[in-house]
Amino acid sequence: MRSTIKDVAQLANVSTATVSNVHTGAKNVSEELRTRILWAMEVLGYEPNVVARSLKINKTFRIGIIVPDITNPFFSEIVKEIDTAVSKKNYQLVLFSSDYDVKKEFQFYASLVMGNGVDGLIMVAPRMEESQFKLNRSIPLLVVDRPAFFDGISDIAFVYADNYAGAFLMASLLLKKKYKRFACIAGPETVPNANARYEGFKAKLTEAGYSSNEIEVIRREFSFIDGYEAMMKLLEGYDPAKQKMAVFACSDISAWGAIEAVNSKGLMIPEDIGIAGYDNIYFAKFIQKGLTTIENPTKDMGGEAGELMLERLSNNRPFESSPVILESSLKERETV
Amino acid sequence: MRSTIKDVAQLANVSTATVSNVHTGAKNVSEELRTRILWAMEVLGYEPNVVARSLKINKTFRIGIIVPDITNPFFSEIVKEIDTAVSKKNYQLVLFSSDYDVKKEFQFYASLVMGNGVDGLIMVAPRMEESQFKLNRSIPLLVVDRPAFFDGISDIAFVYADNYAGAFLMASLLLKKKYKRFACIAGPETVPNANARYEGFKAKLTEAGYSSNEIEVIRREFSFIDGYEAMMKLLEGYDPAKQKMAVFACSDISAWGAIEAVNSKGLMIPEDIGIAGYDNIYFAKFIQKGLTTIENPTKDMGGEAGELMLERLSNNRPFESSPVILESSLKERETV
DNA sequence: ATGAAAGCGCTAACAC
DNA sequence: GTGTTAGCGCTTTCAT
Repeated sequence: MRSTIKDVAQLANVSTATVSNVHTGAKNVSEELRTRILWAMEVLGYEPNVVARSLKINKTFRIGIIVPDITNPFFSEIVKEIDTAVSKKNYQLVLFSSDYDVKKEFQFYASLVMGNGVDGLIMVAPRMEESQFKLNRSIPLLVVDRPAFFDGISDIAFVYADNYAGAFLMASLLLKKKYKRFACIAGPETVPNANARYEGFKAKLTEAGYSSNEIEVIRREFSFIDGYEAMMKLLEGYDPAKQKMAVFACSDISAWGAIEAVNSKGLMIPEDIGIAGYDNIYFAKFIQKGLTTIENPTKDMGGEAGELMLERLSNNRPFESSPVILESSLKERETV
Repeated sequence: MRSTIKDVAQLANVSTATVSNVHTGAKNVSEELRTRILWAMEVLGYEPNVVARSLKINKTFRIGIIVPDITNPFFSEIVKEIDTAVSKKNYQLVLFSSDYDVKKEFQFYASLVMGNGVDGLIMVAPRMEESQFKLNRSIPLLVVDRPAFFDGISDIAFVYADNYAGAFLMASLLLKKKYKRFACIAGPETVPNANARYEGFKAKLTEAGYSSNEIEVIRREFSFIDGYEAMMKLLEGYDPAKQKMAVFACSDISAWGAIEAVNSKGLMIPEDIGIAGYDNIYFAKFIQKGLTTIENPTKDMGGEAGELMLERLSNNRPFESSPVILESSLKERETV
């Protein structure tokens, strides 16, 4: 059986309060008792029970984090940054992978938000409807990589990048490169940022005189295989000699899939077709000699998110800040 | 303030024991009381406090997991599999990324293993010395992707693949393909499986008549950039016309880096040089039209690990099983 | 079937 | 500076 604070107190001939004081440092303890207590702890191999402590002080030093898919480099990079930030203050991360499933996502969210298993919750690129965020909550909620929404929801914060602007930038580049035909492999309509990217892309093109229905759009999941399949469809009857096409895949992972599809057809990039991505994941610079993409500031998002949550948890005052909106920028490489 | 079991009991005019019984289902409760209690819960928005519950029943339904780097696809794939397995029984994963740092790894391990924050601990590809595992432990430990060691350590289990055999397989293929010159970009010497791969590779080559010092070896971290740099070094003064080389990079991620190095020099794969990897990460089939590699059974390892831990936690009897050793197989593709 | 009450291991008033 | 003790919110034995 593991030894408790009582055992230590008994062996050291002191009260449990004094034992508690030596490892919380809440009060001063005389040198004599301190050494005796330390000795007793050593002898008994005592480690404080964190569960009991949590119950008493009503704090777990744990933060929940929900991501759509931990194997997606974009998300794992964010998780890593957040982890780095919060572990400096000894917070732990409880990880949930929702598998892009809104139902699961909501389940995790609901169970975390009501119980007291964690001190705070971070949701990365959540897909739930806005109304679902209205659950009565006892812990702060931080939403990363999704535009802010305001509905009288309290103790909520947002960190995200301007995806509309990012996609706008990409369209500008494509125009500059003299492309005349455009396609967009967009993300699911349930993902706000997927829409922002598509809209930003369309906006620039419209500004340049193209009409909406001139832009082919295929909506798929943000995944390698979906990018591949979407591109295969786009390539049906495609003849680069007639009219060269630029396709904007709205995530690097689907751009990568798209590139493989093009390669499998024996077409050259960018000679026969241009491909652009979005996110600038770590691997992007190695895909097809360098994928042209938009820098989605992963590190900044993760870092900001971690710091924000830490701050919220230490001063213990509900979030009130305005959303943190980060800049996106163009990473021009070889695929366009 | 959040409502407690007491509030519910009061409102429903019953004892706390009865309230407890309705959501644990430990005892039967009459239909009348049950409905009244359910109603009271509803009214108060009651959610049981999981921390208090944990303290009482001495169980957290949480499993700690320590990986070297969550952004490495190999590890994130394992984490995902484990998560899938354990979440079926409502266990949560507390994630730690050690950053390939043995000190950090040991810290996490020590703090988890002594306290009661988690019911069990899974370590993926740990780098600690065997002696460090001898800490007095109150929870079961499961080591994944590292060969078993036996030192009278109790309540420990192992799930891993035979890396020696895998690397042996790769050497056989390279021999069959008529390569005459061999190099190995091996992992750190502190990683048992890195050594197993190098040894297995060497063993087959030795068997075929090559001597140890004919095999160039560079030891680096398992990362993209390390693979890149190692290959750059290997390429100094390299002339494919004289003698074509096969290089076995001991992880897909470093093989990928190596490939980029080769590409940057304008050499052709596999015409000018052969490159092989190890792990068969998801992306492997898309690297350079398909990276020839060894299937490291990620899914099986993750699944087995999850199930094993679940079983251990439910029957509550210390691990005693012999190590689970999985098969590796060759994935022959285009780079060799 | 239901309730009273002890107690999981700890912290923090409060008293000395 | 040190000890006593109530109590965090829950489960569970033991009466009834």
